Amino acid sequence: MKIIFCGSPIFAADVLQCILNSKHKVQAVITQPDRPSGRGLKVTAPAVKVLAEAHKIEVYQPEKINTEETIHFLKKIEHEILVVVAYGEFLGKAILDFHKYPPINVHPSLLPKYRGAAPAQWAVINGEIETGISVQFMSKKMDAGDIILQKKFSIGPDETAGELLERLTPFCGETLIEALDLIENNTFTAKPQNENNVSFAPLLSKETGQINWEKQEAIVIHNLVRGTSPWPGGYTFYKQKRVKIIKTKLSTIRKNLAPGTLYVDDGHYYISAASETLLEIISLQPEGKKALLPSEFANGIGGGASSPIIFSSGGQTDES
RNA sequence: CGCGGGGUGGAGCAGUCCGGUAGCUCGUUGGGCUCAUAACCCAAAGGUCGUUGGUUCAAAUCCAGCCCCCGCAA
Repeated sequence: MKIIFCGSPIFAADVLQCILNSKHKVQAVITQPDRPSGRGLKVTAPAVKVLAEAHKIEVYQPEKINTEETIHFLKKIEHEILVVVAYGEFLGKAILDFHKYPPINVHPSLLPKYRGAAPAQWAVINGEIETGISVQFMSKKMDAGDIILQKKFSIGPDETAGELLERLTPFCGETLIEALDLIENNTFTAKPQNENNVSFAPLLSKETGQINWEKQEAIVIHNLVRGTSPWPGGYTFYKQKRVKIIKTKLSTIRKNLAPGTLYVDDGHYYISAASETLLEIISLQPEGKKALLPSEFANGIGGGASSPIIFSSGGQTDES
């Protein structure tokens, strides 16, 4: 089929790559404008743009997508279907309506669960043990379209959101292509979503990763840390400095310590959380530093033998 | 010119403000102690202080340029 592809980040680019490897033809790509990002705020092109240009595919980057101009562009390009993957903006009815087939979208969750921008992340944060991939027709409501295909995947107990998404990506591409084949052959069925089971996965903000040692038990923090990895990442504070908690491990040990206290036992490092639970720390990263092993972190603090190392949840940062 | 932290034996850091002996915790190696140990004691090895130039009798430290790493922000 002749496709126009909408998407922006790496995830979308990887899916696009799968389509490029298939028999379907990508006629054009719509992606976000180049934006200043990264250290130094250099203007950077979205991953999808880079890939499309490498394949000499026409790229369109509207500042806002829901405009007459976009519709103009779409009508100008010969195509049968619009494929949308992590574009980064809501597509209005006007954009969705006039194609030969209704636009489709691949979403890394078991819809109707985890509708929205960060499904993999929230599935992990909530400690789900399984998630999935859904290919849906797009409707005017976000991620509420009829489902063409759906596949289930388990989530590992220590898997991070980043790892999960990376693992799912090739299957997203594969499933999407299956759906395209079905549509092309007119052999698809589209099942409406059960509106009673709807849940949402809103975009993460940096505050999502803030750890509260007093209120959250070790398992909650463990899920938070891996669910927010690699971005925004779980974080806490030590002496007013932000410290990212990169990797953790669940522990069955319990110990009555002030929340946030670093505790060493048999070469393993733990931080005490709510309800006397302990969270094993595998890797952490102080502001401005590289990721460290907890032993290295403790080393630099100053021998540490005397006073306990305590992380604080609050970190009232009133600078400037 | 978005804001900021950093580069010092293998690891993590102090020392830099106020120039003058290379320091701490850990690791490594050897030895000791012990029934034994990742514990303890003793000893040793290991450093062009990111790099180039400048100031100086003297630079890890002051000045200027460059390279590299990272946090925030998006």
